[in-house]
Amino acid sequence: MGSGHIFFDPSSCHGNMLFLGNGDPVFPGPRSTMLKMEESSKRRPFFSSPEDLYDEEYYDEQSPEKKRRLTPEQVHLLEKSFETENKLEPERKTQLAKKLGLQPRQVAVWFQNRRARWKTKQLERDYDQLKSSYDSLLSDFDSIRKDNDKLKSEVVSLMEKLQGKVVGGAGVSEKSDVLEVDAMTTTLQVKVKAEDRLSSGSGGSAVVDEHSPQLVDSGDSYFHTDHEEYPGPGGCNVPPPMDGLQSEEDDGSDDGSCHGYFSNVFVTEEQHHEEGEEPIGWFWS
DNA sequence: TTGTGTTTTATTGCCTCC
DNA sequence: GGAGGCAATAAAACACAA
Repeated sequence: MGSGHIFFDPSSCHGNMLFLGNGDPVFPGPRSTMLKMEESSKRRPFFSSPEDLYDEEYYDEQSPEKKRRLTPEQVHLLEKSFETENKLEPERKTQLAKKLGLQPRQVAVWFQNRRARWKTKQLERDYDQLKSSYDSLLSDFDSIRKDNDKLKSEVVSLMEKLQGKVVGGAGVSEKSDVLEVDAMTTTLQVKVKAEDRLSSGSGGSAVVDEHSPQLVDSGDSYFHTDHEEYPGPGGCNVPPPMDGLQSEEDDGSDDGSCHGYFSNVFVTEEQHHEEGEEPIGWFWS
């Protein structure tokens, strides 16, 4: 056997088929199978000739079948390339592989794993963002609810006063009493609505209404708009070209997330209903 | 030193696109 | 049908506390 290097056969399905230096096939299957094929000698199966890129001693010390980490230089270059664009056209893959002294397959695998890592990170960021928005919404909701309760009791006491006035009053027709009560009620409702608008519009919350979805996302979202230094074509930072990835969860409807938010809150409200609590919102509508 | 958790490299199987 | 992408997973390499 010659060098003892293992070569990838680019014509095989995933490029996974390996060949020893003498052309003997090495089937990638179970690791144990592969490991037994070259036990004795110290070789460097996955690196062809990048003398300038990795530490000879380090790699020579390792048995051939073990996984080996890429050198910092290799990783640096791969990272830079990934920043430029996260997908790998065949030509770029070949160039990179040549430059790094790696097999094209290794470069492809590295990009694949890197994309997976990016996606995971992005999902974490998205989760954090959604959670803080939700928490903020919830606290707004609670304060509005308290205001509402307060106003409600105010209205009740005013109503009681009014009733007393109507019952005790003299020479007033029943119909006009009703009209007067209605008028006062309307006034109170207007007052309550105005206050409600004020409190919901108060800053602090990242909340937004359906028609102005500036909320939720301050930029880096795996789901939609996002500039998290996601490498776009040509080196510019663009919304992540995650192809299938983005549409998977998003389904192309940006407002979905906002609806999700509000539905969360409304669920909370409904739960209050179910829990036998006083309905909130407009008590006379 | 060793046990354990995390990260990185690689494989497998399935899916989609051309 | 082949190429390439992704999710899930294995396993080596590494980090680190006890």
